[in-house]
Amino acid sequence: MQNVVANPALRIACSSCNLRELCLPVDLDGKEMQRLDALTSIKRTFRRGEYLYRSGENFRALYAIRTGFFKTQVLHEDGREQVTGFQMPGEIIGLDAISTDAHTCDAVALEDSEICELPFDRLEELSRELPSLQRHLHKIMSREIVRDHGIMMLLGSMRAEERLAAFLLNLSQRFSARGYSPNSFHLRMTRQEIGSYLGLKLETVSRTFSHFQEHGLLNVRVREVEIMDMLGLRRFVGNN
Amino acid sequence: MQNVVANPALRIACSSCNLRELCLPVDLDGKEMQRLDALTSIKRTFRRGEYLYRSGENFRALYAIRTGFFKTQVLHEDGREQVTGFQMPGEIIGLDAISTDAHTCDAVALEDSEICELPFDRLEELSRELPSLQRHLHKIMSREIVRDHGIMMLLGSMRAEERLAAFLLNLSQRFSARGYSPNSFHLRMTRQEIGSYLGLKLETVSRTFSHFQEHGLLNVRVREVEIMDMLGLRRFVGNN
DNA sequence: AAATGCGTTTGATATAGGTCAAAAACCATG
DNA sequence: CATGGTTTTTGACCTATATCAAACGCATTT
Repeated sequence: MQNVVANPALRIACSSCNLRELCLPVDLDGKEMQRLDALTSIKRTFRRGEYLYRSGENFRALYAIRTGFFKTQVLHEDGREQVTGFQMPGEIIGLDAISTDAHTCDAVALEDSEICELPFDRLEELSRELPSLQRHLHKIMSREIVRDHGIMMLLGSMRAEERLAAFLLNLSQRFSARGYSPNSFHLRMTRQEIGSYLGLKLETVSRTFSHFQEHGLLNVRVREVEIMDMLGLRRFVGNN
Repeated sequence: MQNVVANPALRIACSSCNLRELCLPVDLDGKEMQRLDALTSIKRTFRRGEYLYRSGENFRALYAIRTGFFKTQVLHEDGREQVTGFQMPGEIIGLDAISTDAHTCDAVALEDSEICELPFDRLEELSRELPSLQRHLHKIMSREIVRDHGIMMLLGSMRAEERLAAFLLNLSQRFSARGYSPNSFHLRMTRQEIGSYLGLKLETVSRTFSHFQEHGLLNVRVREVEIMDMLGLRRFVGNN
């Protein structure tokens, strides 16, 4: 199962990582940066479908995604599952586990991926000494809370079309921030996973994609999305 | 509007606060505790309907609720609002504002309330020196993330009856943790606010209360709830 | 005590999205 | 490049919840 490889070839330091501005954009001098580099030295790779962690496992570290794509999901006792997010390079996951020292959700690779491990006790230690790192850690956690509130808004008061439009715009914006096209991208997740995330059934997701296509807002061929009318999509979500 | 009163009579220190075990259960010696007391010395009172903060306002402090009851809500540009939580004594709000140095939601008193102000820069400063405070602050933020995931599960994959049952059980558990009856309590919020929180219309909330009553699970007379069959309610949510 | 007003309950009806089912497209593998 | 399994699409029909509307209860004001 956890076919995990600690690959020394992947020993890329924060200081020379091209995701630094997204992931840990902390203002540190050379010596301080060395200490951060030391902390984040463990990299691991995951194949599609592998679990980075599972609900219930002991909490030791946060994880920064270097390449690839993950989903996180919470499980209900009766077997229902709710996707709580899709994560891409530069994003940090595992924050939920701090509260109880155990992971409260699963993280699954949706494609072959690489992560940096950030042992949490050492991160706390270092952030006690480096205020700008401390502040950044707090911002990351707070940002996750804000993100969650946005999803509550989406799930609690939007219609299917608004939800899917908001989802696509969010993906577009995040791909764009990583230097990829905002208009054309590949979906790493199934209709069912999108549906779980958006509180919809997979058939509804599929139909809504078709509606958008009929209205000329986008072209979709299974996992390949091309947004034709960004403003039209935005109008759906209210941020026209 | 912000008819705020800084009341010196309310200068209750953390060290002697009876909510300490809920709010900031940090293992500190006498001298350290004094420093925490100094930090949390500002108390304020709010009348029902008053705003503790509004979306967009500058972020300066977190707030610990001493007495009373609040709701937090996010606003959508088109006027829709989504209640993101109901907070009771011992709980800390304002965490969402750290990410952007501005509040991203409103906090409104649902009854006359008192809060302790925790200036965030001083809290960060102190938590750099007191690892157990630092750890606790992280746990509070993480707990909020876990809570939000639970709401996503609720909004994304539960039916109306399950949502309301989960909501009532959650309130019950929190009242109980504060020394009040888990079986009988007063709702501080309207049907409409419950509905917003649960992603339902107020009529659905009202009807679902009636169903529960018909099935002998609880008695409800407007805002007064008496749970008759706790296990019956639990069975709805799957945690039977 | 009557009047006003908000919040709640209940009923009748409408509809967005769910469910079930079948076909089509896609993908991994031998 | 045939095969079997998964994912996606589309259609027909159904249901949980929304919508609209009216009455009611309770608190506050006059």
